Amino acid sequence: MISKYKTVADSIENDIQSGVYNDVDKLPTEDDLISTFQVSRNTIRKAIEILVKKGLVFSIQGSGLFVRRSSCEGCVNLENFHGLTAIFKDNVSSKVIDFQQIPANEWVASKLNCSVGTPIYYIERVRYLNKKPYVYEYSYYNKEIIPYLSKELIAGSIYHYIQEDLRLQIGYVDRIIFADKLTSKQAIALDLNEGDPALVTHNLAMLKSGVVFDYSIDIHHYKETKFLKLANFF
Amino acid sequence: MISKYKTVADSIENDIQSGVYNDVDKLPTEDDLISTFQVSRNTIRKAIEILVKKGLVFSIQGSGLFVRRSSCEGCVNLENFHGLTAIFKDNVSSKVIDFQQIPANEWVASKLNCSVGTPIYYIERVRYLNKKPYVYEYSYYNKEIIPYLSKELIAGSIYHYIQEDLRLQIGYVDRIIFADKLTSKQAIALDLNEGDPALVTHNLAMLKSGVVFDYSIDIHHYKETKFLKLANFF
DNA sequence: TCGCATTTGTACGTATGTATC
DNA sequence: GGATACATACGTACAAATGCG
Repeated sequence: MISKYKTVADSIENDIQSGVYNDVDKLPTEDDLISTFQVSRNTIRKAIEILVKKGLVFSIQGSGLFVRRSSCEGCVNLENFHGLTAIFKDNVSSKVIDFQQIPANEWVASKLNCSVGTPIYYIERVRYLNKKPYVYEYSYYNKEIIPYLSKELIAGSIYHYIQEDLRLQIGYVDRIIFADKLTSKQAIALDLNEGDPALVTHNLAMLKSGVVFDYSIDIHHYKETKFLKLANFF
Repeated sequence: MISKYKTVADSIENDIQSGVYNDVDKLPTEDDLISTFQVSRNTIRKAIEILVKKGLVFSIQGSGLFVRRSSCEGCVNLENFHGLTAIFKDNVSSKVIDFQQIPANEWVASKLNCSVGTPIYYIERVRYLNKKPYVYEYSYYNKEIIPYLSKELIAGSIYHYIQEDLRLQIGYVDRIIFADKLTSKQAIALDLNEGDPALVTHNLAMLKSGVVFDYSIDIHHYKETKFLKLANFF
């Protein structure tokens, strides 16, 4: 089931990315888009809303809809962050440091909102972007939600596997972002020095039903990682 | 001009914050809210949408609307970040390190999207939360947009002044987030050591018309600052 | 300065689809 | 399977901001 407004949003986004509006920065009016796509005004407005949320466009009442140019080279846009491979594709590779099945202890259980003893996949891996170390990652997956993971699967994109193969719908991700010092093990893996800065995120991922399936800690290479957050006031 | 959906959103948010739904976590259905607030379904849905964007609630088709509990103590929610004082109120204080009016050089002009030589307010200040150093801040304001700033004003909340006194509508903020090492001057001001980590943001603030009025660099105390990013997939 | 056309924003109504319970 | 509840999609009318003559 694919909705009209998503189709329209994708189509407009595609036009923006391929440079259709590069000269003018101004998109067609809502009425124009209505006749182009042959849908109602609400549907057009809902599509535009998605693009606004993604930080691709902004609108001015009485004036029009404009391209929002703010991309920062190599930045990760927090608004549509669906995992590393979704953005960087084939440039991402991974090295698995540790992979085992463990029972949830108190701490993991509190994070994953499950009972102590629940079977958990624990994964520790280093991920590379263009062969350069990018992030050191510790993940805990609830096996009751994600019943099977293998060393081959986790060498690639776990999120892709969850969405495309398991057909589960990811709904929400809570992400806490801060800076910290690298431990010696992390420093070696990232080709930095112990005590150097790290951009750290703690991530809690939920399905659309609100069920928590993943808790992970990402230790980012501070020279390689920049996040982009495009905020709209209202 | 205050819209109905914002009024409804504020009212529901208020109820959530004051713990009305603490027992159940489940909010009234759309139909209930329609009869409570005596507005149309679209208006209710638009209000809910705001709360979803703020990360306060999430909805499950066929089931209902639920409170999203994910607040992290002392975290700054990137979704509704309108400046430090807006969140922490009277617990914020500032020390002005430098304040002067300068003509824009090439670099500033490129950031503020103005011509070289445009009068600029340059401000350097340390901001404290509960008397503890929180962030070292460098700001550049376009004087053509913000015509007057004084040492007294910048000791408080500049954003509050812009919105309440100048009656300008802030529209968008682009924020680049990364980690870096502290310089010795920053370290002294933040009561840390040179080379310690810092959570850094580069911020570009625009009015609703898209006009850039502020570029600032925030060097956050890495032990005190945590950002919270609540993402919704769609 | 004023007025009008254009364009987006708000608000209402209705019908139908789809997921949950 | 039926009732409930949210999601999508169509329509209309008027308000508010912008831009041009």
